[in-house]
Amino acid sequence: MTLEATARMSSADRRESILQAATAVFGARSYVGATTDDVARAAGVSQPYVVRLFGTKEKLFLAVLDRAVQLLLAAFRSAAEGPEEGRLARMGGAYVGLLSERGLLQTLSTAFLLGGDPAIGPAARRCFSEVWGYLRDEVGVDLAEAQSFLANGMLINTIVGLRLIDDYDTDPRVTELFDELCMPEKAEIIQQLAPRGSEPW
Amino acid sequence: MTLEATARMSSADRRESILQAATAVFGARSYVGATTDDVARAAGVSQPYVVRLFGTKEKLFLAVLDRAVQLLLAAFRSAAEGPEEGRLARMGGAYVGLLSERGLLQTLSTAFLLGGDPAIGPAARRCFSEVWGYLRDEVGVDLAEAQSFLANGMLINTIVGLRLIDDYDTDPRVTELFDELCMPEKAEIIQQLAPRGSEPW
DNA sequence: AGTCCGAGTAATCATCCGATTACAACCGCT
DNA sequence: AGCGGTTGTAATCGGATGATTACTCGGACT
Repeated sequence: MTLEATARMSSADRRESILQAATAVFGARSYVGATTDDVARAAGVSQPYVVRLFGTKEKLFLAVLDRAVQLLLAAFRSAAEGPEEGRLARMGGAYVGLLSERGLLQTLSTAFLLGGDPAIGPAARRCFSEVWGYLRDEVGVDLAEAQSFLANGMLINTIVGLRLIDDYDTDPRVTELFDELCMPEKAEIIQQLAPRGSEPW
Repeated sequence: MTLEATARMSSADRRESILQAATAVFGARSYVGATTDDVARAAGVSQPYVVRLFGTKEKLFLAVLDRAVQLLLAAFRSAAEGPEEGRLARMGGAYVGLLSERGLLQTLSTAFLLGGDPAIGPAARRCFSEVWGYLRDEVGVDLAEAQSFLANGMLINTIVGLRLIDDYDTDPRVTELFDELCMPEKAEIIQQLAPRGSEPW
């Protein structure tokens, strides 16, 4: 359910509403590029309120990052249920399905570039390690499969972050990349869900 | 050769010197996070001079991006020479070797997240398409191989951007990821060349 | 009815940053 | 020596941005 942005709201609901908006904004503008005012307007509240609810922009980003990984792992866990047959493929589909949560994958990508940041770097490494550990220990994927799975995820992040679909009609190489991609069902979801055009998200 | 930063210099040499410094800074702090003053101090010149030589910060970044792709393609071309046997593996090694050019891979990753930017987005897509076209048309790699090659490149970018080596000794999952990685020779180069610790680069 | 507490904002501040301007130092040339 | 073009800087400006302060509004409960 999408939370209403206009009416008065409990503090907890407002937090979640702002986290959603912030995910979209951080995903579209990266960490430093996104302003707390962007987030506030996207969430339909005033800028000081965003700061007061989360303390600092940095803490807001850490909260967004944590929520993103929880959503990612939840999607993986749900897709991993059932027969072992085609489990990794279902998980891959679930990953691409996260595109419906605007900015989530791009926010993760953004965090993965901030390894040098004293506060965000360690948190981002923890997130990555948690996903890797989930694949290896909980699902039991072997090394080569886990690497290939993650690598393809990073490629998808790149395709989405680049907004490569914008060139789908004009660049034959991009058309090829999408049409004959080894994961055609994913390509279709990307086409439906990925952000495109000049709007920020 | 590394260019001297103190003495008076021809405009062309100074440009190259600043491009090198800017690559490191953009790679460490991302596009919005890096300031023209950071670049200037890294290059040993004053901030206004950086702006004057390149016009705007945006144009500077576009120049850095262009240089990065040229260096990348040059490394690929050089590695692709010789026997077809193990060509992709040599190119993968050349990719990781680019870590010696501080910030280059991270700058590419940064650009790949800026698809929504009206000026940088199209340029970044052009870069990606150029590399894809090189692999497919010039080298003649088939679709599945090209996808897997790029995907692993993006995974390497993530590992580097995260500074995952910082956790090599403390996180057994990270140790595993590096030690038993399917590309052990690359892992070794990463260990030698990747930025680590709390210093910006 | 009145009061109290949590939700929410308007106004403002200090800082940072990209850009501009005006000026200085150096070198090649006649 | 003196002139001119090129390299380079100090000083500064204006806008943006994260954060703080002081305030208002609305409803729940006596």
